[in-house]
Amino acid sequence: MSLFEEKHQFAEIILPVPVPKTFCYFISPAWDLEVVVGQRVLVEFGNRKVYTGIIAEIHQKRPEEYDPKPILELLEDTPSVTPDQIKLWKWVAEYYMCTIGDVMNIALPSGLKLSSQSFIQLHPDFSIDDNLEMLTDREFTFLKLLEKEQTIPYTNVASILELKNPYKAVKDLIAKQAILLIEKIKEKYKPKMEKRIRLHQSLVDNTALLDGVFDIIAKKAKQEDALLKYLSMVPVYEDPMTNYHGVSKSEFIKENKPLSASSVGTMTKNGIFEEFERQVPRFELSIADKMMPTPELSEAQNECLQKVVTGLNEKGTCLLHGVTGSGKTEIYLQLIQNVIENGSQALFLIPEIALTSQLVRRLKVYFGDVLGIYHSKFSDNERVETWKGVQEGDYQVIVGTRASLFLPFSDLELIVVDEEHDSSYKAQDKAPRYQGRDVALVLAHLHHAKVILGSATPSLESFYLAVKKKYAYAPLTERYGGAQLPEVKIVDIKRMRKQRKMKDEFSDDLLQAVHETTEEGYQAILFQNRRGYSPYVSCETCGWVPECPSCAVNLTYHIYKNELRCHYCGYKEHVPKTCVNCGSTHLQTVGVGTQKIEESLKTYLTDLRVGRMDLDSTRRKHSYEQILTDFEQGHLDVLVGTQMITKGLDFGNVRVVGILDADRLLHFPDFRAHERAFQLLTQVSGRAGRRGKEGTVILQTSTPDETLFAKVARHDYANFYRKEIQERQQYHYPPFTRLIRLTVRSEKQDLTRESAEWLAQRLTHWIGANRILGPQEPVINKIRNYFLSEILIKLERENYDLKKAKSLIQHAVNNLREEKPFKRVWVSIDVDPA
DNA sequence: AGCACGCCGACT
DNA sequence: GTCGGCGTGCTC
Repeated sequence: MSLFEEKHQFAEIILPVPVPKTFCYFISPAWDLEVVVGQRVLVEFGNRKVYTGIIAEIHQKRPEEYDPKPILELLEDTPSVTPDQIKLWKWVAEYYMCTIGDVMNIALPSGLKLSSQSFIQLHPDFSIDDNLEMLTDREFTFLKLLEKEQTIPYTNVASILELKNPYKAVKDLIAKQAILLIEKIKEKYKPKMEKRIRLHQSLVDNTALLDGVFDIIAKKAKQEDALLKYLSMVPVYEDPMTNYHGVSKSEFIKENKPLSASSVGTMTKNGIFEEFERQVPRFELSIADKMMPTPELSEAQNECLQKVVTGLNEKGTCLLHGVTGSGKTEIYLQLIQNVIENGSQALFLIPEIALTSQLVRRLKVYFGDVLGIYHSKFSDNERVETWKGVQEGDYQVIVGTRASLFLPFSDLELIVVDEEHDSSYKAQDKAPRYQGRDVALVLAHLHHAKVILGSATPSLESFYLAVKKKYAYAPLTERYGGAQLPEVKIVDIKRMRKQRKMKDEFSDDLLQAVHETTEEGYQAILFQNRRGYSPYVSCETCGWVPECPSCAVNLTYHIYKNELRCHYCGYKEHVPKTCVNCGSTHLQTVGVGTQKIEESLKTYLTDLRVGRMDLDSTRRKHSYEQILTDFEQGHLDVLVGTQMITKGLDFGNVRVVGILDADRLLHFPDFRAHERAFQLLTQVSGRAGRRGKEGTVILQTSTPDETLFAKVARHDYANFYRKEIQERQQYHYPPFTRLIRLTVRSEKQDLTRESAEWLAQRLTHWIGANRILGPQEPVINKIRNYFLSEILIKLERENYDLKKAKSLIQHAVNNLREEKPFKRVWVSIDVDPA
């Protein structure tokens, strides 16, 4: 090798595809000095598709078995993704058993992921009419259409030709040299631009010319007016530099009402004004003087804050266990404020649904423009903007859902995980199925940052680690402003029914409490964890119940469109007039959902203004906010809702909370059912009696002796924990073990069962029978026409090689799919299932 | 994932 | 025979 011979460079590239590896590409020597890890690049992958990839590694090892393709383009000078982020991606992919491409897909906003789309174009040298003899009728029609349309997306070809698979037809036309296949790359992120106007530069350089302009337009009142208005807004004579930024065109026209857009247009055409564009942020900037210092802490809060600070220094992670309404947020604010003053970054994580404008507005007041927001409801463009804001250091504080863990932080000092017990921190439906709270700990570790886990009802996992002294623990036992915890009354609905003290679903106690408190001008919340009008309908004569054609569930009755709906796949149908089974016309609704509660409450307390908050009433983008605002401002007396109403809402005027059917929460076939019930009941109770006034909770149940309810009533987390943790230990459940759940699905029930059994058997061999549970069909064993079966793997937390177990599980799953009969079976893997 | 190739049944 | 459906395997 000669002294001057350079070694070629290659890059390992992460691509947004579910293939469990990175791909090696060749780096053109011209870019040797420019390529950096984390950079976005454009590469061809497969036969023609072009993707955005992320450079994960740069090396000089030329692959032996294949010739790498070149990187087509570097998309930026400074990398979008930091080395720490790549480490985090790799950790998530490995721990949650998915591909790094899956992680990239959710981590990188799609505005930063360009990909190509294939288009069909008429070949420039091809004449349709000269080649009629070689074309079929269908080809002729298609080409004529193509001639008119110029280009047609490849994906539309199938429907145009009415073919399921357009490949062959397209290939034939290419062979006849009639068409070309081209790739277009669509840039997804578009900065928001604003049209502005300013005086033409020549008039500013030479004010004599400007004086002249007045003479020219002297008789044109509108134009003269416009020029004067402009000069009153921008003092060009006094300070020529001010002209540079000009004014927003639309505002200029809007604020000067008699002014028409056309006179401005004319003046632009005549070279008096000039138009230009400027990039503007999508997020409204807050006004600096509205900013407030973070609130004063009460004595209890201060004491707790000190414990948190000491705890964070000692252990790095602190569990902040504060009863509902104790004012945990103020403590977070204080700590975040310190981070800002240190010039570092803080991340404030909240559960999916809790990101209300209520919270955001509150935070904006304290943090102003250094606060960025990140949320799954954001548009692509908004996400890119927040991403860039973090990257460029504009935002020191991010408030967002679990997805914001993947933002390009450079100097993270603190992560707050608010409502850490909330199950929406766990990603469920698609890979990576990550637990946001746990990823927060890993992210913090990468940055040597601290983590606060906050909750009134900590998850067993977190509390256990606090007990084990792995986390520091800071309790906050009193409510802010001296309010008492609500009094919880347990009402036995069976007995009430016997004594005729029930009106439909409401006990007299509950109706009376709601009536009294609303009379006094306070508000009430009713909690029924079931949406729709009634969970099913049934034929009075023969007992027939309508079911979903694609899922193993009954259809829920929704009163507004008189529809039956499946809550699993979204299927809808009109309520049949007669029973499909026996023809009877007597169909009755059975069971109670939020809609029925809403309706029936109005019949007993006729004057009340009742609102409802559930998935159905909040589907539209701003309806969620609307309902909350209405309630907050007192336009509603009662809010009926599902568990949605438990999340992070703070209403000062609520005195009564009614829990209509507490039993249902306990009857889930899941080892976490009690934990979830305790959390939900405590959280919903906690909405009552904030800010000074004591509240009342009416908990209706048919099993009033259930000890869990007594613990909720006494606000007794400690005893709840003691009993629950003991059961977890006895039955080997988390936090004493680690669970991995495999879900097998296929279109045939037998196939699902057989493949699940095959898999379970192999796992039993490899991992040990005592660690494998199932296969078992879940209660809902068919969703969207796929039959399901589950295998649960329980692994010891200590003295056990987790990595090895995961690799065996992955192998077993791969092996299953290699078996002929099981080719059409899908297995999804969920590590630490919720 | 997205795409090409190849096998196989149902039509001219 | 050929067309179009669908299963299978690969992508640097």
